[in-house]
Amino acid sequence: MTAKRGRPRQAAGESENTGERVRRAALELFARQGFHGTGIRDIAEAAGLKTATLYHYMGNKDDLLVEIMVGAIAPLNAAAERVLADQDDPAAQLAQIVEQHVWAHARDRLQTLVSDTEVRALTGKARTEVLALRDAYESAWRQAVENGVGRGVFESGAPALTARALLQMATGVSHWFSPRGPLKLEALCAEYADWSLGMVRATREGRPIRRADLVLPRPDHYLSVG
Amino acid sequence: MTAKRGRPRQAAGESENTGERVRRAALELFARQGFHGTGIRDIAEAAGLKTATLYHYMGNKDDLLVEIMVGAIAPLNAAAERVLADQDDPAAQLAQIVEQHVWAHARDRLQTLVSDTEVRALTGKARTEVLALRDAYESAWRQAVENGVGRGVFESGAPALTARALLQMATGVSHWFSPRGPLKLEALCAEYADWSLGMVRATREGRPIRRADLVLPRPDHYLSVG
DNA sequence: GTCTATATACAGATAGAC
DNA sequence: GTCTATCTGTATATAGAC
Repeated sequence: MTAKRGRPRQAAGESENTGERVRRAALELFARQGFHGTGIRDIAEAAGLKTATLYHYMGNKDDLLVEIMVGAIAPLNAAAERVLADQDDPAAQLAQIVEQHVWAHARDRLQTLVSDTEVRALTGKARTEVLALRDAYESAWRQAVENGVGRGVFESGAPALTARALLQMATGVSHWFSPRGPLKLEALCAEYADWSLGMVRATREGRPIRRADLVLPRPDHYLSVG
Repeated sequence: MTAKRGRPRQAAGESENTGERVRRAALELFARQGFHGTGIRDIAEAAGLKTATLYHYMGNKDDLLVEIMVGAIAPLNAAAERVLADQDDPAAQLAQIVEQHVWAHARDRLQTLVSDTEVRALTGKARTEVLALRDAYESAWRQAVENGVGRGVFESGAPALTARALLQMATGVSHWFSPRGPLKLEALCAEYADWSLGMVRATREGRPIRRADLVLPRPDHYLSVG
């Protein structure tokens, strides 16, 4: 009963949401071949339509890309802000931010992959906006690292660099993740969190802080609020 | 006296290596706009030639890309193999492999960036070969991690994943490095090595192994052999 | 070695019938 | 809402003069 849009449907047999099919086709092709490597003819064919019909469901090719990117980054950014506001312990902040990032990059693998890969294809205002979003997101990571350094639980001579390195490590997940891999997703998230704590030499009372020492909400907790 | 190619030059005043200029132009454009986002007209213009003249200096557009990629990965792969053969301590192995990777990704930033970014644009035999090279290189990283785990100095439940995460972290350098940054390149390499040792929880006699504890050749030592 | 001119295919996008 | 047909520009690549 998730009736969101009031637009009436024709009947029970209606083929379901063509717009979604277009977006899905574009996403898969952008992920596999890149934005510039994908033609609108490819998208049309994959969606089972003619190119002219495509334009009934989208503005233009660029719009598709912007939608994908903002849809990938904005929720992650919002969730990171929530973690910083809600969690106090820097180790918990960093671990949770890492885990939800890995979670999202596994669950929405193609979307995050395109988002992390095709910034070059953007121009003008869209590019500026997406870059601003990315910067804001990176700032949240840096904030978590700086909090830890400030409280003396992390060690980092250059929190901005450390944060970027952590981010790029965790982002890599979208390049290879498969649900059929050996590791359960929650376990994978925890691995990345533990690696991150190791990287920043997280220590309390002279002992390394391990992921297993922390009690955290589920990886998607702060993602599923908005 | 590095007289490699016997091809005689016309005179002292000869305008220097047009082929190099073509490759350089292609590299910069591929890095900025992506392979499919770059036309041969762009390359020709950047090299100060007409498109027809380009084909005097290259096979086709694809060849340019393959050259860039193999030229980026092959030396790194060779250098990693040398480290594994030459260094005994797993901590030294891992640190050195990380440092030379970071070194190369900073020094040859555009080439490694394109190489890490445009595999999607390859097809057929070229793709197969480049992927094989990449796999071999990743294997060297995994080998270093496994050596450490085997000797009880590293901790990793999934060396293949750990190695990949380390690799992706260090690869990120090519996305942002600038020689005008605050950190000297050697220091940056050392940072990444130290982070890596932290990630794998490198420990000897109950104490964490730090980069500063290791005595290593310069980052480019094993790169400059071949 | 460099050019002009061009072949041939394909790009993104739209007009307008149904 | 979907189509056929097509506009217009650009893509990679080559032929052949100089």
